[in-house]
Amino acid sequence: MRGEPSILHVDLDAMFAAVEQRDKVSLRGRPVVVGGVAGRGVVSTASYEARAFGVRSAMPMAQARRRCPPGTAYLSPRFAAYKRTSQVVMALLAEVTPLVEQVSIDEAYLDLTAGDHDLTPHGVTELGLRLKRDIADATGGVTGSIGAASSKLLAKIGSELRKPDGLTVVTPGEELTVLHPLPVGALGGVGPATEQRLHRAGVRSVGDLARIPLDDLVDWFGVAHGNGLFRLARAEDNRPVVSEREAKSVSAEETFDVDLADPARLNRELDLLAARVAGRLKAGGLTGRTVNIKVRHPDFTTVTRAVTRDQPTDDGRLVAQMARRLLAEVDTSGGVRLLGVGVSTLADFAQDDLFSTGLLDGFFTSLPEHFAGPASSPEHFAGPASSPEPVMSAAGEPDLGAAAVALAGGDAEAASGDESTSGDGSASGVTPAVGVAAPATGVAPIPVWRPGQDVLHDEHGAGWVWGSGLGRVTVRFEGPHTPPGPVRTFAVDDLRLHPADPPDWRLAP
DNA sequence: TCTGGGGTCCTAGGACCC
DNA sequence: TCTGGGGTCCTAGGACCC
Repeated sequence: MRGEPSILHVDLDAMFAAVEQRDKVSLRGRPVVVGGVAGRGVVSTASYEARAFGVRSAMPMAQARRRCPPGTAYLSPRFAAYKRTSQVVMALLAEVTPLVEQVSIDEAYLDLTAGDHDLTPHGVTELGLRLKRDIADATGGVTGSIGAASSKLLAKIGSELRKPDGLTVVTPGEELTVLHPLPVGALGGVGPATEQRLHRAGVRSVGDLARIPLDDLVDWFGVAHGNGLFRLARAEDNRPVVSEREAKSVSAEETFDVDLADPARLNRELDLLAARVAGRLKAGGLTGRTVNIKVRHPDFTTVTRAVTRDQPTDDGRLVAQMARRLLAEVDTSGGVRLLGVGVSTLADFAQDDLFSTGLLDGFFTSLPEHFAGPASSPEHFAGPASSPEPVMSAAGEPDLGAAAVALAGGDAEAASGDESTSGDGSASGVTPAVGVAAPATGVAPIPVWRPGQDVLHDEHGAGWVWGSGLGRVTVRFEGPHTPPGPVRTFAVDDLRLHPADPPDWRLAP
């Protein structure tokens, strides 16, 4: 274990709800519940005002509605907006240290030993306070809570202790004092099932857990989990902060508003799910050998089926065909509540092929971040879906243009499940989505324009970003509701932040 | 109007191989 | 006839996380 509190855990407070309250003044101070607002939806995030009424993440939305008073706002998620805010924050974190592990859209670990910092408790406290200020400034008021400690375990617990907008530095030597009074459920990896089992054994606090012999824990929970609990209860945690992780699977699933039993309809749904999965595989330059399906019955029992092929694929039709065969093995006569399709045992052959062709030489090196847009040769990129521009493709090779656009964020909305918002009639298609490459020191972040996804506004309407290069961005004035217009080029200097909405970019008049 | 969607990791049993 | 044993791959299910 480290001798300094050199691991930070940064957690944005009720992020989805906070972004909504930031973007809409009338929501501030009111209970806001973000999640699936219709049918079988659940709560993604509740604002602190809504939490006062007992609303929690993963609670059925119907239950949240029963708990909250009139005047509560129930909102579908706007993933593009959350992602923008997330990118602003992650860019800030990358300035602190190169070793950042993004855990989710609103959470990350930082290893401060990879940067040049004063690692005394005082120094880390100063850094945490500064970082909190920077986050709130850069996001237009979304706050984060920070924990600093000698391990991931304690850093995460630290960030929870004083939420929202809190900072806790656990000084080395103090770990067990902080840890042992907490309920066992506060440990990462202790969910409802583990907690129940521990309660039955009379274990309620982490301190109680620390008195249970290793053999008992292994008996109850298996080797891996038992050993894990034994160590965590003693604050023994040397998990490193890891910045890049390879994806292990890609999947898509859907819970239907009403249970489906018609086999033809189920097969069609399977095809759509397979196409979504394949699209995201292609976007990530991935292929996989195993196709999985998931079927949830009306009584919530869930079965999975899988087949593994010799050769990996990213072909949606092939995935669909395999999925249909698997579905035929499952009894669906009683109706289906949820259907899912996944691909695992991934290989990155497609990506390897792209690299080995040399076609991408110089492309990635020009990207400041893994999710940034193109920084050169905009003419090589396909524009919006309606683009007439052919994309280059070596014979028989994966489609570079498609991959490049996807890497530039073209599939970001599908990847984050944004389709769930498409039904609410909001103009999600014209929501600007700005990728952040690297923040200018101390001031507004520099946007990276993503062709086919980002939208710029001027007084006449919205236009898709067509391409971008150093110091300029081209915009085609063609939105989902407007006919194709001219492509115009603007200097980046002519773009400015719209005062009403920090991440929203406008063309200067 | 009970229970989303995208993931990760672990376990256990069977097949198969040496 | 009284049947080893380790390693790896595959499938199904479950717990957990955000």
